[in-house]
Amino acid sequence: MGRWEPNAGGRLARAALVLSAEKGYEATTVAEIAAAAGVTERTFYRYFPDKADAVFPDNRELLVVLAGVVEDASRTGQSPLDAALVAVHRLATYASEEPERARLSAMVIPSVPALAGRELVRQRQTSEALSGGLAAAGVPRLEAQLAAESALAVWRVAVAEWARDNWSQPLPEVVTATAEAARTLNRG
Amino acid sequence: MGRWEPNAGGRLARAALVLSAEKGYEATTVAEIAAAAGVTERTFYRYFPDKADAVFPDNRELLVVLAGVVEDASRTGQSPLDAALVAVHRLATYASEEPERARLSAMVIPSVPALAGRELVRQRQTSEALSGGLAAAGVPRLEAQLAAESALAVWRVAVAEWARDNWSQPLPEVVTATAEAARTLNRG
DNA sequence: AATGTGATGTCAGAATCTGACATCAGAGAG
DNA sequence: CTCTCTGATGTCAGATTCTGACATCACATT
Repeated sequence: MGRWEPNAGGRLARAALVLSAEKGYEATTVAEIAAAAGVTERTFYRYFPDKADAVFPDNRELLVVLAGVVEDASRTGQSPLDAALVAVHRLATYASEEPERARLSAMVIPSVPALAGRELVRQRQTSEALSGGLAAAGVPRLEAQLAAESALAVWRVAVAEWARDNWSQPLPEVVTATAEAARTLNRG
Repeated sequence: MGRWEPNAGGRLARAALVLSAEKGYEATTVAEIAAAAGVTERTFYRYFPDKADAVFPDNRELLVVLAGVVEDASRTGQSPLDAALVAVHRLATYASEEPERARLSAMVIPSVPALAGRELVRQRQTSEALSGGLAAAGVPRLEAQLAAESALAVWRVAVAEWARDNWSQPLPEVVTATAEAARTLNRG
């Protein structure tokens, strides 16, 4: 055993999300989060570059996975847009694996501008991962970017629909339905 | 004449952008911006809720205009997506009216996470304005949201292309070309 | 047993942002 | 013309975020 309780980063992330849900993100200070996790404020900043990052799970691995998914889908002959939508569906499945966390995040993030901005930056990284995967499968750059952005557009609308429904339906199903609606829109 | 130079807000906004372009946004302190504008730091915060807002022009009026544009376009019988693209083209025209400011913003914003987040929040507001305009013209909500998000996807890709080209071509033309590419993508 | 390493603590400080109160030129009331 | 009020700005204090520099000490290595 170490000199301190292990998994300080995990305790900090959990404390950040729980406290933010309880009393609001902005009303929660880093000092409180650190105290709840049993460390000092300085240690918090050794695990997270800033306060917002504590409520966002690190998803760099996920981006790599998604890039691979979209690349494979594209190689099987699906259109760039369909391939990107496969990856978005995978993203929904991933989010569904921790439904409680997803729901908490969905409730906390939109009401806080700083977090909303961070979330959108993350979406942009996702977009880049998707277009990168398509490009790796040989799709021309412009086409790849458009497909990725269009798929993310479906994602945003789907998440909004999901919230409108008080998060009652499974997110992957909402994504599938929204993607179908988008297809109809583009054909009509 | 008042007791102080008039247009303190304008001087602050200009100073914020110029200083950020010169030495970087994060390296520019609010105290410096205020000093350059000839006011105190406290006065800065009377004009802008935070530092990031000083480099973003207030565009609430523009959003209203765009909603009107898309509503009119929709009423003339254009498809929701085409109507939304008309509004995006208008947005490009608007940005072109102050090309130097647009270029400065394009150079400063993407490299600063805090500003990038703010920019994306603004895009979401634009998306809501567009889908609102479509809804006002009788387009069903889901369809309106998808059209708005798809049009904004075109906008994002177009701005990226514009930057890739070192901002040499007029933005409205880049938007038109990108929209055409998107149409081809959806048909193919 | 000596030494090194790494996670954490401690301390100081810059920068952002907010609340409370003071100041004073000019506008309007009388 | 004088009085008063208003509104923009200044002044001051303080909470909070975030960073750099150095100290500590259980555990691992040798």
